[in-house]
Amino acid sequence: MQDKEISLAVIQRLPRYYRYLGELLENDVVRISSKELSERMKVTASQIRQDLNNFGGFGQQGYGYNVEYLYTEIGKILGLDKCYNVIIIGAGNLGQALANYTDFERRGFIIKGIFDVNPRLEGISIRGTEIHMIDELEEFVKNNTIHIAALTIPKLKAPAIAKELAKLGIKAIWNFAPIDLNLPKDVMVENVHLAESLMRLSYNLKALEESNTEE
Amino acid sequence: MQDKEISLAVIQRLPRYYRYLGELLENDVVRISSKELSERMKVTASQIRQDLNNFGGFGQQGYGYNVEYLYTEIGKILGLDKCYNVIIIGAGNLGQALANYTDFERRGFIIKGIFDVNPRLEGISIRGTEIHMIDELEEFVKNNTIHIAALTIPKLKAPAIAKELAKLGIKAIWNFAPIDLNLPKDVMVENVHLAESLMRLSYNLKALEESNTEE
DNA sequence: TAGATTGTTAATCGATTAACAATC
DNA sequence: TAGATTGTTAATCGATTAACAATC
Repeated sequence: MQDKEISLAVIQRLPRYYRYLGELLENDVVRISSKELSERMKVTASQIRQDLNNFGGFGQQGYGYNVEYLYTEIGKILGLDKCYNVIIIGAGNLGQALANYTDFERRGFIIKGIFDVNPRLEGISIRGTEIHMIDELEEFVKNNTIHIAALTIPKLKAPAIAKELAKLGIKAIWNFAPIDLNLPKDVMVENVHLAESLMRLSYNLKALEESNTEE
Repeated sequence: MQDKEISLAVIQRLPRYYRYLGELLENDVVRISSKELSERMKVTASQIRQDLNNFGGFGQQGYGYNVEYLYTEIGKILGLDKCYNVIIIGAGNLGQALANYTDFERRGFIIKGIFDVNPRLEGISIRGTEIHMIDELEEFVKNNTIHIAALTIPKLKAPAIAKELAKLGIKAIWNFAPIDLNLPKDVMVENVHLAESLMRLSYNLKALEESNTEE
């Protein structure tokens, strides 16, 4: 679709635009200018226009952007016009939390199966999705079209499972294990490192406290 | 401690350094050069040295860095040498998952209370931490020193609760609700937007598929 | 037409990388 | 001492912001 490589920074911001446009849409806002959106989002209007123009001209001079149209277009850019089949590896608390999160389904991410090593969980269903034993993983993936695997397993198990998933042809891994997965570069990995996020918060809290005592 | 403002990009990377150093420490590696660490982490050695030198000279020419020392120092920078008391607002799946995650405790984040609106959950304990009703929040925070509040509640409820927490003097919010909290700038907010993370993954997956069909 | 606001080019700013003198 | 590797300065690169002509 677009020519030049889109920078990581732009891609990082796209879902946030999508979220704001979704909220505007909910509030029946029909049009919005980059200036007004920039004020709401606390970014510059320039950045919004630059970002969007990576993908095409979605606005109109003198008018701004049609909220619904822009929302739909960004949705397409993010691939949200398609459905993706998801499996969750690891039916611990986090895996179950993901399985219970109905919002993902609304956006087209369909949970097809949940896998764990714990025999106690075998056969239990979460919102209609069955928990399978991990040794059924290979057959399951071969018999179903799976686009995305969410990894909510201990860090020591994650690299081996990820490697197996890659071998089975899964091209997208949503990794919650606190480790970097080294996979072929045609396998996309999106990390959610909660511990690192919490550390950033504690860094900022500490920096705040120090700046208070200094003055 | 340090003079000039540390850039956001550096702070983002610090926990990852900490994680790698922790792993090296577990593997009894005593010293490491920026070059070797850069190869493991897939960043440039220059960046590692620049990043670290924001906080001080932790290395030694001709030798490199002492792993244990550097690990400890980065821990201090991140505020991990102190303990923080945490409350979790929202005892849904995600809140319970956080409450069950023992790793946070190990790093000094102590969960002191969990709050919810659901009367069915009243009095139930998760790993020894009691679930309270949300109307007890104010008194609880006044009677306990709470440093961090994790918000795992629906997006519509998040802004009001966050505002209340700020008013009660809590200076750090770990926000899992898919909304931006507008709080006084002396309140630190760290967002974990899972839906946005998943969208980035689907963007990358889509981009990958398109690049495959093009060639 | 006049006003508004985009799309886009140019200028600025900041972050990353390269280079190397200092020094262990 | 010679070799290695840091800490730090300088060069490069990329991302952000500003400006404005195009145009609705």
